[in-house]
Amino acid sequence: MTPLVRSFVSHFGEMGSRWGINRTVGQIYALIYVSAEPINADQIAEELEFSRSNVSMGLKELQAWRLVRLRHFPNDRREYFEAPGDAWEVFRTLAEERRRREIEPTLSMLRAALMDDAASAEDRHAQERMRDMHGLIEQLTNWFDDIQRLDSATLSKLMGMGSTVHKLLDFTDKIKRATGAKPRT
Amino acid sequence: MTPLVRSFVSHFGEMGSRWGINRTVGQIYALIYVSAEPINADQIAEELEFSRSNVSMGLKELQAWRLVRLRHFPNDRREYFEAPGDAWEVFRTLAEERRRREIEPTLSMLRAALMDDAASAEDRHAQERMRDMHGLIEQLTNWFDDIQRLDSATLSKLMGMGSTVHKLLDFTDKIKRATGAKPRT
DNA sequence: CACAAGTTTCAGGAATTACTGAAAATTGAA
DNA sequence: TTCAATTTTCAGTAATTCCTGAAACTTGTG
Repeated sequence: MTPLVRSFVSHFGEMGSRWGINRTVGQIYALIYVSAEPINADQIAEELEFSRSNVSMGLKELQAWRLVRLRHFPNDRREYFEAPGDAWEVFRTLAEERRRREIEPTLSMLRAALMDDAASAEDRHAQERMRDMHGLIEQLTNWFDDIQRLDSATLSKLMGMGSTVHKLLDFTDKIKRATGAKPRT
Repeated sequence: MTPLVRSFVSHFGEMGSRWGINRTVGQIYALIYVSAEPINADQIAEELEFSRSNVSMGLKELQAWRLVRLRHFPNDRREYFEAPGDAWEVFRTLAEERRRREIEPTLSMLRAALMDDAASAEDRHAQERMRDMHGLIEQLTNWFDDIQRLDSATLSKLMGMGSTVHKLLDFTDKIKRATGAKPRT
């Protein structure tokens, strides 16, 4: 491994814990990500000096995250791995998985808690707070869904507009008002 | 603690590890979040049956995350804690902190790696991949900055529009083309 | 200043999570 | 079906992270 690749790989190892994956998994992903060609588990184990079984587990986790893809070559039974190249696709995948793992369970819990009837004033206050939290999370995730449905090109445009988006909003308000349409609330 | 509050608190404990904080810290936050009044460290320790020192460490971490706020009452030397009530503010804070801790370090590493000159073809390919990653992260974080600068009301409108935002983009394109302005690329 | 209330630090033990090697399972080819 | 190549599982150990109690520190008050 060249020093350049080595530093990239070890950074992912160190950050892994902050990102909710472990050191090994982070390094494996980094190595696959920068490799020009798909690589197999033995190559990974050798490069990173991990046990073969550790690599196997790490790859399983990366597949569960849908961050790596399996490839086969003719006359070679070994499994090779590559990381999808489209950065947007990776981002989308990551966002979806994090949502599924980190947000949905909380939404369910909140929904259940809001169904209970609160006997005490304490409980009523707690439910009020939970309602706030639930509302925000739902608003955010719905928006995110909408955004995700946009194709990469549109998304790029939208992002390119940045904060000037509020000018656009004002503008459409004016048009609607001028044409007698019901204004946004 | 009522069953309602208990279930909320323990959910935050369980999710804590997925969110990059530990069980204790998650539970402490949850308890402060739903409390009608600010509470002090001893009350937290008693409710959650944690050692006083554990609570102290947890509170320190929550303060580092800017998720809790310190309050004092007259004739009482103890420190009381409350969680900001505006859900949007909480979201903003969380996003800023995560960015600082989880994204900025990676951006720095990538920038440094892209400055190195790549000797081998392998390194050149790796740099290409890193450039992709860097570009995406920067685009996302810049956009996020822009969005965060919007006030809550505008943000709400934007989110309310959801995916119809692309219609708006098409529409402005048409106007610009009709008026002879240079179209967006 | 002396003291008491309150908070933080920290070394060591407890609990959790990660990693390994050996053995089992799977897979494709003969 | 048998065999060899490859991958996965799993029990035990290593490493890390978490939590506690005791001691040290800080702060406001008489």
